[in-house]
Amino acid sequence: MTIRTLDKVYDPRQVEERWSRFWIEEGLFHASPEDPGQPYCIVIPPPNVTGSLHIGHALNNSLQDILIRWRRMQGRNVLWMPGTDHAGIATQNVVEKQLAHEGTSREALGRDRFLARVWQWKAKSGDTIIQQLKRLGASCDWDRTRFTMDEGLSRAVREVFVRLYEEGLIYRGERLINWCPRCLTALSDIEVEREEIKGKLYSIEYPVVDEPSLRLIVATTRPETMLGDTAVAVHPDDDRYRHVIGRKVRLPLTGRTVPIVGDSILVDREFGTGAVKITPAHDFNDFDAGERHRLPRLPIFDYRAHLDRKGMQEAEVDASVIAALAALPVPKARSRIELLLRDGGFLRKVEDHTMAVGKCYRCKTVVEPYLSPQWFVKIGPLVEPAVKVVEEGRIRIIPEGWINNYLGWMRDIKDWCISRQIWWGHQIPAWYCRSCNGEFIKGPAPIDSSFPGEDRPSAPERLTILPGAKPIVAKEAPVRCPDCGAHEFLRDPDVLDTWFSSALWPFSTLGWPDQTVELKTYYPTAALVTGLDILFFWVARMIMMGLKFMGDVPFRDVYIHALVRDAEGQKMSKSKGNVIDPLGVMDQYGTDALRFTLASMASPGRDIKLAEERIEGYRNFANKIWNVARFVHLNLNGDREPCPPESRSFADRWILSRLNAAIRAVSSELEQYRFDRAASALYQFIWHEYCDWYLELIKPVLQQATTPEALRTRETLVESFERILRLLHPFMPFITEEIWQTLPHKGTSIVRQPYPIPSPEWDSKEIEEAFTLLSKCLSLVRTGRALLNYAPGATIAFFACGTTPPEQDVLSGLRPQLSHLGRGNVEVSRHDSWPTTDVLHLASEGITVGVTVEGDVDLQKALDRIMKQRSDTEKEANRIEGKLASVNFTEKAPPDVVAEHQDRLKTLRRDAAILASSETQIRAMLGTRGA
RNA sequence: AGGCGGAUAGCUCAGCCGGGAGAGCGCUGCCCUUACAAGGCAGAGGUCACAGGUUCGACCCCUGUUCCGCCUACCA
Repeated sequence: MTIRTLDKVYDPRQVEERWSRFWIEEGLFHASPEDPGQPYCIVIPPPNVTGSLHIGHALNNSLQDILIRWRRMQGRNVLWMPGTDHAGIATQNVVEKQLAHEGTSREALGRDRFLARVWQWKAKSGDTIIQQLKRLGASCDWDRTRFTMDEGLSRAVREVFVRLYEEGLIYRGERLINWCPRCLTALSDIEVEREEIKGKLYSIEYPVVDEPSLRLIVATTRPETMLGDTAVAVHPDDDRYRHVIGRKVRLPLTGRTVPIVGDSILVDREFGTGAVKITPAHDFNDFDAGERHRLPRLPIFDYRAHLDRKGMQEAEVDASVIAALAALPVPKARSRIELLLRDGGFLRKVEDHTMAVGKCYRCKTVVEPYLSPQWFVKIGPLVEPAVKVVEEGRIRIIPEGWINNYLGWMRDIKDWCISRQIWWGHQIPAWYCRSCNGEFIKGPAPIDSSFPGEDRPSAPERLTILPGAKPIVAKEAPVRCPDCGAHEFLRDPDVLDTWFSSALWPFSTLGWPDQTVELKTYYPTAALVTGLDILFFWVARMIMMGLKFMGDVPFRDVYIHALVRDAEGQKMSKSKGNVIDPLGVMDQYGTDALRFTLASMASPGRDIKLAEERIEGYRNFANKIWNVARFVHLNLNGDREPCPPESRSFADRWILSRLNAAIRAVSSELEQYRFDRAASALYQFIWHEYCDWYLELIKPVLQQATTPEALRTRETLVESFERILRLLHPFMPFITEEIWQTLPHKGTSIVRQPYPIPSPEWDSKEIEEAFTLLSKCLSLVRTGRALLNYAPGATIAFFACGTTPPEQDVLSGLRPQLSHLGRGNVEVSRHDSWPTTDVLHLASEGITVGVTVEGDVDLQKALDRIMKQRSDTEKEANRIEGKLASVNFTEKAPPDVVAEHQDRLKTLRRDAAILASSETQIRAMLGTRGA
């Protein structure tokens, strides 16, 4: 295959799939513990099986793949462990939607058939995202792909659960938890999203018993909960209320009276009226207050967050009120109860009020605090070590700014509610002996008919294990009850929070609880790459579990990258229609372009606003490289010969020195996870140094097919380009492989080639300085050319003058390059003064160039330009002169800084003088021409 | 309410240890020069959010203010 015959335009579509397949077929991503090299392992943040590759995945996995390919090329024993997450609630929702579409439901199917259905769905479409990751070029060891509900990982889950339970770190209890009335399951604290909404603040009057003229006014945003109030709290030091503490109030709309208690924690004297109603069954703070004052809990909502007839009866709500409210969902109940209170004369006032409500992170339904028996992880003992490893730097968090976020969150952490009332997931390994626990087991309940107005075909089958039941927690189902010898058991119907199994991911994927050689080799993993959104969901818990069960950190570095937003900075969401589909981008611009874009925008501490123009720019970059390859191919056939650095040409030595610099920059930026700066270094070097300068400089040389210089330059060209491909490969794997394969090479793939390291013998400060001089001169030449706008075919002569002798020597040596790139007959003079034939002199940075032209030139244009340039130069010179004149500056600034300013002033003054002389000459010529 | 981050060219963003304001895109002009017009060259464009302070010197360090974003939170 040769590139020469191919099109001028790089077509990623003809390239990517081929190499993707090749890499996998050749086993190039496969890792083995026996392989040489220091282990380097990253575990992938497992995408949901329901998922399809979105732009966030694309970013996350592009960055990981850059690290992985880079380290692999460095010769490390690299394992990128892939897999997917069963994503309990999300996946169950997907399949439930399908069922609803078919006119059935999970309840109708029953648990076993429903689960079979989910597995079936997973088998069919569960590897969609894996295929998409492969398309992205992700160089995971795909043979090792894991799933959080694999047998092995499930074993790890049971092992961890049982051990934590036996240590008393997992317990079951009836607590107030966040409950999603749509998903009908508990949620952990962090699965609840807060949202500010405009609500109302209702002030309600509670008459004091035996003194009806005295009424306590309580303020609430949720009047419907007042039916479940079991106390009213005031601040114990509040003079307004001190005397009523210990008395009672009559609860409106009910037959109950409730005590007035003093509570300094709950009550803020400044807020509202200073009196607070307490509803322990429906509010987290009130729950705690209820504990403090030993108040009863009266739930008045059912699990659908509808007003519950039975609950209200137990709360002694007036029969007429029950009739009016039963089975109403919360918002309706709220407006209804407002009317009832108003009719009863209890409603003092209603004000606007903004408040925060919690919403289910999966379905955005408003969550309710709900009293129910759940499983919890006692998090306190696990937190301590997880805080310590970050504080001590055994785990680095990058960027460091997030460390405080992490530590702050860990300090406030509450026990983790791990049970979910869904079916898809790891069922909790707890069983209950039927005969011992008969009275504590309710259900499976018949379909509950007490909810008129149901919008679902049937209420779910619910097996309820009451808090008093005694579980048998074991890795396998028990056969005989240790207490009574009975053989009949009911398994706890709940499943574990998805994040429970994710927390074990760094070691469960490596084979734990078995002590595998993989585990020994690759744990602790090197780095974790993730977005901020799952720092707490996932990262913190992996650290806790890793320390607990492996006795070591799960990873050494945590790199937290930004969120991808659209060009307007909006969060991408399907509902807003502003989603950039990475697959579409890959189709249109190529995977390499997408990857490079994402890498180049991954600056720390700033969200990524992805604009399509940027991707287009990097698509062009890929094309640029493609065309370099075509150029290199033109020079592949000639003889080439190896040669030491000092025998190479100026351009060759310069580019090799610059290549060293680029290699150093890319490597050091990658060490620091500065993907953006690494990408920028590559772009800058390849496009603006290698292409714009080096390739242009060597063209005249290469035209002489057989000279020794041409042979050596050819050698340098091919050699340097091959190195560039390797340098770029982690960022743009496809195009680099495609081209690399067409160059002379050893080995099957660039994937396993060594990553370039700098060769100190190429470093040359002198050459780089000479190049700087050349580029300054050329820049002046080109500027002059552009502003003179001389006729095509006109000859033009350049004289360099006023530079120091060594610089003149350098310039004389570079005369061929100056002529070629300046597109004119360049002569470098050693004159100390300007030939009178000069049309104009240009000056910049102490370099001066005189230009003589033949043919028509736009003198007026040249004059305007030079006038402006002189004015700018003088302005700058005056500024520096003023600074130098300042006594403070010359006395207090470091001497080298002062000297630098003095040099600069001298240079500027000379530049200004030269420009002034040009100006005079042009004026004279204009005068002649005009006359 | 607290914490964190941001504010630099028309747009998106770099800017390291305080010392001459940068890139990409867009815009203007010239050029299809034998790798690339998805290209080359040359330009225009900036009160570095605002106000103080430290310093010989501030985009950079300190204080305060405004606006934007995010995270956390029990103010009913």
